[in-house]
Amino acid sequence: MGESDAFEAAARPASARSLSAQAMAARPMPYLDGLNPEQRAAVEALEGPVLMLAGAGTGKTRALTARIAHLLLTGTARPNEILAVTFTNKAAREMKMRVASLMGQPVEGMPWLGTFHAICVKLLRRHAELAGLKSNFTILDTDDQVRLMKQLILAAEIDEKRWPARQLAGIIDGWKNRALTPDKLPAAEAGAFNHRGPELYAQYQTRLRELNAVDFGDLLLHMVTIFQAHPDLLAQYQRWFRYILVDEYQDTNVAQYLWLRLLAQEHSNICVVGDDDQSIYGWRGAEVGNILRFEKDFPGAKVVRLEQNYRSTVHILEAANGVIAHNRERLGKSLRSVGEEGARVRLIGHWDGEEEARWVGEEIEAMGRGTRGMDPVSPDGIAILVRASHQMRAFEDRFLTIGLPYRVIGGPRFYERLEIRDAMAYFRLVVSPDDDLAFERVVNTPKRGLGDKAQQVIQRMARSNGVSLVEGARLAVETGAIGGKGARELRGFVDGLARWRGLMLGGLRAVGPEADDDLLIEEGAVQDRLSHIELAEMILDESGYTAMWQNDKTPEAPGRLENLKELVKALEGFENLQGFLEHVSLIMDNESDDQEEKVTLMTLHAAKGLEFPAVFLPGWEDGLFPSQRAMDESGIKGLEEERRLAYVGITRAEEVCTISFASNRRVYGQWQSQMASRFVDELPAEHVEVLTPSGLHGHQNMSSSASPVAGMMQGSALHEAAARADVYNSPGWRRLQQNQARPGLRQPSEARNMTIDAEAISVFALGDRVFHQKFGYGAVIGIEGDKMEVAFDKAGEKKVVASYLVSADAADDVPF
DNA sequence: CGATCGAAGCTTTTT
DNA sequence: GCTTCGATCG
Repeated sequence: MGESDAFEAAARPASARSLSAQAMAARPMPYLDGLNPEQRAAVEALEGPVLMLAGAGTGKTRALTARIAHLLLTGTARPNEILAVTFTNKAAREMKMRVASLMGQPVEGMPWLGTFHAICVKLLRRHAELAGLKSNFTILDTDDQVRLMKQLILAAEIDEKRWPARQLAGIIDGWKNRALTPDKLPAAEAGAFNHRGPELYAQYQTRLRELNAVDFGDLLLHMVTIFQAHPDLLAQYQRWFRYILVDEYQDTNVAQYLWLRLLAQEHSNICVVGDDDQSIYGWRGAEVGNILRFEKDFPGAKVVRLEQNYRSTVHILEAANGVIAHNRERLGKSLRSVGEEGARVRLIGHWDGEEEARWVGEEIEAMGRGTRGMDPVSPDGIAILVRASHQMRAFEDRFLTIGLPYRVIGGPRFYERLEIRDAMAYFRLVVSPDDDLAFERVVNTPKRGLGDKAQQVIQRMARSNGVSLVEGARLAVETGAIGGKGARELRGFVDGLARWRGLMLGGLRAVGPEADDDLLIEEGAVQDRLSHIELAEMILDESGYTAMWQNDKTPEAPGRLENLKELVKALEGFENLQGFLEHVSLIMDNESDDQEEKVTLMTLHAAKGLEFPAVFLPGWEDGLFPSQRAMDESGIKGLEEERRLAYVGITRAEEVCTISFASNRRVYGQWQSQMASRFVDELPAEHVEVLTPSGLHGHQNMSSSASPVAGMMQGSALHEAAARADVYNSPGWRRLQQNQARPGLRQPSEARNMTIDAEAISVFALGDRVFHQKFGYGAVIGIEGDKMEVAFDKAGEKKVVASYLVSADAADDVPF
């Protein structure tokens, strides 16, 4: 729709446009008001390549949207001549809204403002045949992908145990991110997946084509391949997309980069916005190099740096600057605050993860009341940002017990849930009966007595006749290849599909006079054009799917039924099932629209682009954050990405930023003692306030401060440091230092060890009887640096840090 | 074919 | 520790 207009627009002589541009220039441009000089420069440099380096909170969305408004209002471009790409639907939506509000009118058109994927789907549907597909191809999600690969691995007689499909999926995804088609794989990749990777990749692509399906990576990859193979077509789009804007450029992968470069290379009217310091998606193929290289790719690029931060106070910003300064690979930029000095970043250590959660809960309640002369902060303005989602659990548990309302962002998405995917598979089968993957998914869900054997029969039947699985199933029943109970059930299933499809087609058909005497159509007519919502309900009921969950007495069954209801409700926004399926394959967000004021719990990744008056950053412990795995797998690069994550976390905070760590944490069920994160040491001391933990530790220093709040008011970092100075001179401390003087371990800083009880420090030998606050009495059975393996009498074998142990006979002296 | 038991695994996540 | 997957048994 509107696409032919776009072609006409592109064909119009340029002079007409520049004329109107001059005419418009005289008009007031309110969207420019209040922009700082840098932002303004980025907005007004319409021609040629522009690189906008926009730090956190520097108003880049504002600049980007103003630029679009400027393009439109000066008449430089029409809405359909602008290609504006984002990564998430949310960002796309926001951009659309903000452009509209800047222009003071709804933006009609802007058909090419969207995510990379949404735009590529649109393009690929028009040119599907150039990729060997039909334009109604289905888009597989990760689950389908893996199942498909599992089949291929099985067929290739590879031990799926040693070479799991997930891993292959990861490898192939990586290749697609780098725009490597099977025929372009470099020799270096030959060894992947036990030397079978390349061959399986080729098979996988063939299979996808047979299924008339693509995965997410294909959307970009196919378009790049098509553009490369068809210069004429590319040229058409180059003329069409006269102005290109890209958000979050630091997150682009090679395929996206190539796609953009192909489209932009003729006119070079490309404006990219990004922040190399916020590149946190390297693990899924993002290439920071793209942004670092932009000036080389597009010679003469105008580089604009947005460094004026409007979000955070001085202390918060300086803390973030201090941490990120430890990264080597940077374009270099540092944020200036225009705000107040504000409060320092608060740092606190805790005994364990539960105590950390408890403390955060109390702090949030205190903030709600308003402490330290600060205005009360509503739960809505508070976020807890964790490195990994499993960390959320401790907080959820705690918030549940104290009745603090919270919302979790991220986690399993609505459309990724089992029951939703099953239901969708039914819909898919009705809409496109040759969707074999959907068939496989639900043929025996609910149980129809169709096990492996029956399914193999269907597969064989379908393959030997060159038909879809649905058709194969029908044949299998008719020829008696499947008999007994299974056959009856299968017939019911296949007939059901046909009937629903008939109803769908009948329901869509206008009430024609010549409604033929086909029974199915007539049924539809009796119902007077069954709505797609009723149809969906009917499918779920008659297939027995709803009943399956109703009869399920596991605790999650009611929730699943609830979700199914929600799914049906979501259909209301669409004309028909097809439209819905198309939408869902790309839009996977799960915005809950509840109004209640809640604390937000989410991962650091999910927090990018957001801001909150108060932010808690728990779990700053080496191994957790920075994540051990990131460092093991990607070394220094991984570490730097983790550090950027820290930077993203700190810069989410507007007024209060609280970082915390715990000395003990359960990791995969095992208690582990933790070291404070190295990022803690990188925080510039002058912008940090060290809080006294509320628990059992450090009590000898805080006899005067019974509550954590009182403690934080009195205890400046300096004060604490002074109070602790003696600790580091004790013989026990020195011996501890020697024990842990392994390469790679840095000197612990004051903050890292603030929970250490001076009196308790001592060094033990194998077999010593010891006492631990949490686990009680036990015997030392292993020593690993500063970590002791102890067989506790009651709690079993644990690894703990030596400083939390006291000799068993001294235990009575330690006041707990 | 379905239920039950044991082993292995286990970031981050959008589309 | 908890979940998920596969193998094995009835």
